[in-house]
This record gives sequence, structure tokens and C-alpha cells, in this order.
Amino acid sequence: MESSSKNELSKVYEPGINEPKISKIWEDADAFKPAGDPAKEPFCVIMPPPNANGTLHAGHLMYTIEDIAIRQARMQGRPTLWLPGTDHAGIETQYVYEKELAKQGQSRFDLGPDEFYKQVMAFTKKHQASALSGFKSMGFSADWSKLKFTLDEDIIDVVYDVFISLHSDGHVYRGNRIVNWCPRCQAAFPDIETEHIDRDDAMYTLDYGTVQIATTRPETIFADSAVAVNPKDHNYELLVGKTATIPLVDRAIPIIADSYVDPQAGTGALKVTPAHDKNDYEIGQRHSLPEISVVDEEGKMINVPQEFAGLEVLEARKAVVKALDSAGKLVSTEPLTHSIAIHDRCSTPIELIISEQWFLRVKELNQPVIDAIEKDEVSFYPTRYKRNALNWLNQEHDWCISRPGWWGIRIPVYYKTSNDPAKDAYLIAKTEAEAVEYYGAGNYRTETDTFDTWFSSSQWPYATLMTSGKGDFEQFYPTTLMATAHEILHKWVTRMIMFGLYTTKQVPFKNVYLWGTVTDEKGQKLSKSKGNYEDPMAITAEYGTDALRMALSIGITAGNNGAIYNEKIQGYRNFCNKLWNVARFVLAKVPPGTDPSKAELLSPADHWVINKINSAIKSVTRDIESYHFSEAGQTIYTLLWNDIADKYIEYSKQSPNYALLAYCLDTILRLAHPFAPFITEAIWQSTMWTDSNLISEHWPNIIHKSSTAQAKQFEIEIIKVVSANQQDANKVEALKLRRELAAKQNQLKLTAAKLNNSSFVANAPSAIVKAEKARSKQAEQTIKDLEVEIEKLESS
RNA sequence: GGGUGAUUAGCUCAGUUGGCUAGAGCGCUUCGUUUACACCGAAGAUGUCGGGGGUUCGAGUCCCUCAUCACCCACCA
Repeated sequence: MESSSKNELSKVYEPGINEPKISKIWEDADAFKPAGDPAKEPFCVIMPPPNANGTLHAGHLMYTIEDIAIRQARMQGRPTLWLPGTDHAGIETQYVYEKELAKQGQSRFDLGPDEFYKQVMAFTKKHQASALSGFKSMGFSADWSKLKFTLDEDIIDVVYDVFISLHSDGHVYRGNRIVNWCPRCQAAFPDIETEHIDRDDAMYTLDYGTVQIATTRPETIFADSAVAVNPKDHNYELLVGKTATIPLVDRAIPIIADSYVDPQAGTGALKVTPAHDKNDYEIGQRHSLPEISVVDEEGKMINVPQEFAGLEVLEARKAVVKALDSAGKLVSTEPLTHSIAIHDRCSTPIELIISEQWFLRVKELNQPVIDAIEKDEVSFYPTRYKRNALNWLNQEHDWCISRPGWWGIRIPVYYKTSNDPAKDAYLIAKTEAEAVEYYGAGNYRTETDTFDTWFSSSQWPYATLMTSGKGDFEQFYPTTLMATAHEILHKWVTRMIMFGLYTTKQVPFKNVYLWGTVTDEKGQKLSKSKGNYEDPMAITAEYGTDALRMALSIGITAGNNGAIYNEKIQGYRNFCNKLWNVARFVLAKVPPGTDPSKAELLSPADHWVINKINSAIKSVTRDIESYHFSEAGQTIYTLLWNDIADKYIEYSKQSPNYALLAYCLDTILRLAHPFAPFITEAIWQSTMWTDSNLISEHWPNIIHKSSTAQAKQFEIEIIKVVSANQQDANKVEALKLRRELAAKQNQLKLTAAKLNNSSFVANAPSAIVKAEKARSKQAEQTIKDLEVEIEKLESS
């Protein structure tokens, strides 16, 4: 740091001044690039690509978890790559940009596909830049030079190759199927991209002549192909094989038997509308019923009597009900609250229609995924998501992968045109030239649909590493850790495993860490629309990025929601300041030329603090390696504040061991660096015993052995030391020691009771019994020591 | 309808294969301090670990059951 010479730190840590300087030091040193010892196991994280259509949200802050893992691995000397990227987010981005256009009274149709694509690209690049600068200011040490985007040409090429291969292996098909259709987006979506909301509607009972039919969708009666009843339903058994009559149009339809029908539901007779209901579609398939569409892609009525044609679904419902009523065919109307499907991005009610789309047959492709997960070739944190993933994989339906968007990766298909467009053969080719080369000259039209954005992003781990630089794939695939939000386990994580296994024969990551939702103190999800989401930049400006990072990683555990609020962040700001001041104290006292690695243990206090540090090194190392970030952070917090600051430094004021003091600071900086990279690096830059950058320094090892007996001795001494400045010090101490004594006596009683319990001695593992005996002996000794101490104090 | 999670101090939450006297931060009470730090220190109060049952020498931790809340999937004639 240029402004202050080494060894002199300002009184209060100022994140706003330090953070940009530290970022620059890392950048200049190229510290985020993979380095490390090639003999060691590589560590690689592929960053979940944020959607490049808006500013960062609270979930993105959780990437802190990945940075902690990455920074530890880097310090452990492993070749370490955190590969960043962004996602074009297909339909979603298109929707966001169309809203922008609408503000200026325009629609995408005013621009046309090419101009629209150009504008959305510019829009996306703008947001990408702001997302990246947000990530950088969070201290995320990803290798930004390798940044990938889902619309990069080389990525698209990988996606195309995989599609072509899937097609030739028979996993891809094109067909007319019933799909969830969003009339607003004019696109089909799989179930997983729909949500359900409750709506107040009505249940109408209609007169079909021979039977009565209950329905919530009277406007679809014109699409009925049959009436179905349960074959075991005696009320209707005589009617099977006869006909019912659709009111208003007086069309006769067969009455069929199908065991799907629930005799208890509605009237027990079901109108079968294969073109607009999933279950009816299945029934229709079983009985070869005609599929009559009455709702088109814009959500308007077609193939219906003139008076209803062109109406929107809900208007049509009103009109049909009115007509039924005046025709005397409406038996009853009852209010009903039921849930309806909406598109999760734009909240438009979903229509079920039959549409020609591209599908991926998932059953076969999922089987290797199920096997791999069952064999624990990938570990889930928390483990319960293993079962969750398996449940989903076992029941996933074929995945509709085509979207009629203008913003995305065009499906690499051409149609050789003929006189009848319905008969045009489709041909798989990346470009028209390729199509001509393979299939001969002719008139070609291109497929206009694009891939579902998850189709490309689910290939992210290998697609990025194959294109990020020479040797990256060989060195870093399969990757070490995939950490992302739990709500995209099905949409993304399981599909990445599926594509990974299909394309590379390997699970693309060894560990999956799923975080929960970031909430406020009341458990409400943080969101701008709810007004409880503060711009992280404002938080970091006030409290420092390190404080925010600690608030995000401590007290929040895998799979659970975590609350984040000002008081919590403030608490970790205080921690940072504590660390800063410990450094100020140590750096002001330690004489030049001190080498912390050559420190010697001289006093019981020295043994005590080394004892604390050694066990902290052990547990922090283990906890980060096993993704228990919260535990690791807690340990560091306690070590710095309770052990080093409150006890060892207080003791040092009387009887200093400077080299060891320096060692304490040195070690705590290393341990805390993954959590609080900025402040630890800022202090590191001011230490006089090194000129390196902390980010590239080695992870702490245990280098001093401490004596437990001496450490214990200090436990008693410390009470005297820290209260030495108090008035009535002796009295306070004696009181405190008496309390300690009572606790010890109680402990002795409990241990004695245990040891007297013959079944405990007989059944408990010998190590536990041994430990209990040792504890008992120790308690006896401590009680003696304390009694002596108290005697001394009270007599003086 | 099926599933998962949560329930631990006033609040927000830790507690990794069952094993030291159940913890932390914030808040609260009392006292103190100004050359590391009021973004501070010392001392303190607060818990039938949601209820009930079981397994075990030993349960916050494992099993069963009930309750409340949250989420996910499916269905909704």
C-alpha cells in the first residue's frame, strides 16, 4: 500500500480505500489464473452462469461459498480454476427486453428478428459487464480472462455437435404432442417451468343428453371426442358404447370406458378433450380418439361456432356459459377455487395445446444418471438432495427443447422445401452450406426455433472447459464442485449430469453443494419488488465486502435458507476491525527482523495459544474441505477474538513473545483469507516479514508442538491476567475461581457417577471410558489447584 | 394425494459418523476503560433442544407418532 509505509496501519480499517487497491494487486499479479503444483489434485469450479439480463440478485452473493473453497484450494497449492461465464437466458431475456421495448411503444415485430437479436445482444453485454464488475467487487477470484458466454461461437458449436449426436443416437425426435403453451411467449414449456396459483373459478354441470358432465372449462366442449366413465362404475355401465351429445352443436360422441376415470369426481363421467388436457390426451391415445383443437397459439378460439370464434379463452367461457344457460343445458354452477398453471417467467396462464416441437427422450439418457447417483459418483451437500434428484429423474417426462424465440441458439435444422410444407423433410446441419453439401442442392428453409436455454446451459461444464484454453478439459474435467441454488437441482444440476455422462462418460462434477434462499430477518425472500433487498454495493460501501462475505458464509448452512440483515453484517464488520487492530498491535510491537516461523514456545501462555491455533488449523482445514463453511468461519472468529485478542494479547502486554505474536497474526491471516480476502491481504501487505501476496501464500500447517499440561496451567493463570487491571481484582478472581471450582466439583460428581455405573463401564467403548477416567483425574487435579489459588487470593 | 425440511436463549442461527457441564452473534443487566480496538473490555441473566413414546451404558443427534410452519412434486371432472 503506497500511502502508508509498512508496519503502520490507520486506526480504523477503511474498506472503501483498501478494497480497490487490493483488487489491483491481485489483478497485477495475475493471481486468479490456475497455477499450483501439477502433482497435486486440481480443483475446479464452474461458476453457475448468471442470466445476463438484469442486475445481480441476492442469490449471486452466495457465490462467496465458491470463492472460499477456491481460495483455500489455491493456498493449498493445488492447480485451481474457477471458470466464470454468463447465460443468454433465452426466452427470459427476450421477455425482459420486450418489456423495455413496450415502454417505447414498440414490439419485437417492429424490429424484425435480426435487429431484435442485435439489440438484445447489446442489452445483454451491458448487463454482463455490470454483473462482472459486481462479482469482482465481491472479491471473487475467478479467472476472468477465460470468461465464457452461452452464445459464444465455440460454445454453440459444442452444443450443435451434441445435438447432432443425440439425434443420430435416436434421443431426439420431432413430433406433435400436448404441451404447456404460454400464449404470451408463444412457446411451449416443460412442467418444470410452470408454477401453480389458486384462482376462483366455477364448476359447471352440463347436460350431455344421456349423461351430465362437470367441467371447469365449458369453452372446450367443442373439442370433446368422447365421454369416459369408469368400467367398474355401475351407474354408467349400461351407457358404455352408446353416445352423448355435445350441447349447442348437438354433436354425438361415444361413451367409452377407461379406468382413469374416478367415479367419485364430478358426476363420475368425464368429457374427454384430447387436444387440451394431458390426461385426456392419454385417454385419446388409448382409444384412438380424434384430437380437435379449439384454442390456438395466441389463446384464441378456433374451430368453434361463429359466435365464439376469435374470442380469448376467458371471454369464450362466459359466452359459452351464457349460451348453454339460455339453451337450458346448464344444470348448475358452483364456485370453485382451484390451482391453475402459469408460466414461471411471465405469469401468463398456461394453455395445453397440441403443437409440433422438438423433444429429448429422457428415459434412456437418465438411466446412467440414476446409476451414477446411486453409486455415489457424485456427492450431494446436503445429502438429502440425492434422494430428491433420484425421485425427479425417475419420473421426468420427455423434455421439450425447442422454443420459438428470436434470442437463442437456433436449432441446427433445415427443411428441404417442396410443394407441401407439411411434407418437407427435416435435415440436420449446422449451416445451409453443410446442408447442401450433404443433401444436395435445393431450396432450404431454416428451422426458426431455438433451443431451450437449459439445453445449452446444461452442457456448461464440458462446453466451457473444452473451449476455455488448451489442456483445460484434460486437467480440470471432471470438476470438483458445483455449487448453486437448490431450486435448480432438477432444471439444471441433474441435466448437467445427464449431458456430462452422455457426452464425456463422466459425471461433470464430484460434489454438488446446494444453498437455500437468502432471506431477511423475518424469513422473507430478498427481492427488489418486496423492497427488502438492498443493493450489495451499498452494503459493502458501508461495512466492507469482507463483512458481507462473512455474513453470507457464517450461520448459513447447506440446503437451508439463510437470513442476512444489517446487524449481522455489522457484527462481522466489527470482527474485521478487531482483526485490523490486532494487526496494529502486533505490527507496532514486533521488532524488525522477526521471523514468525522461527518462534519458540516459552511460557504456558505460548503453549496455550499454539494449542488453540493448532486445533483451529485442523478444524478449519477439514471444515472448508468438507464444505462446512459456517463452522470454519465460527472457528476463525473465536480464535481471533476470544483466544488471540482477549487472552493472548492481554497476556502479551505483561510478558511478550514477539516472534510468537507474529506467528499468531501470520496464521490467522492465512486462515481468515478465504472468508475475508481484502482485509487479510491489506494487513499482509503491511507485515515486515514478507513481500508476497497472501492470496498466493500457502495454507497454514501445524509447525509448533504445544504441551497440554502447560496450556492447562495458563487456563488458570489467564483469569488473573485479564482481570489484573480491575479494582478488587483479587475479590473478583476469587469469586470467579469459586464458580469454576463448583463447576469442576459438579463435573467430578457426574464422571464419578458414570464410572460407578457398571453397565457404562461394560458397554461403552474403551476409549470413552478411558477419556472419562482421565477427565475425572484432571478434574481432581484442577480442584486442588483452584483451592490453592483461592486460598492465596482470599488471604492476601 | 406423495415427498422434503424446519421447530435449540428475547431475535438470527450453529451443533459433521450418538460421547467433555448444550454453543455463537445480536439484544438485555452491571461495572470498567482512553496509546491495538466504544466497530472496546470484564462480569452476568436467560434453554424440559416443539409435544409424546421408543432404542441405548449414554439421545439436541437414531426410530415411531402428533402438532405447527415452510418448500417441492403430482392432481384438481
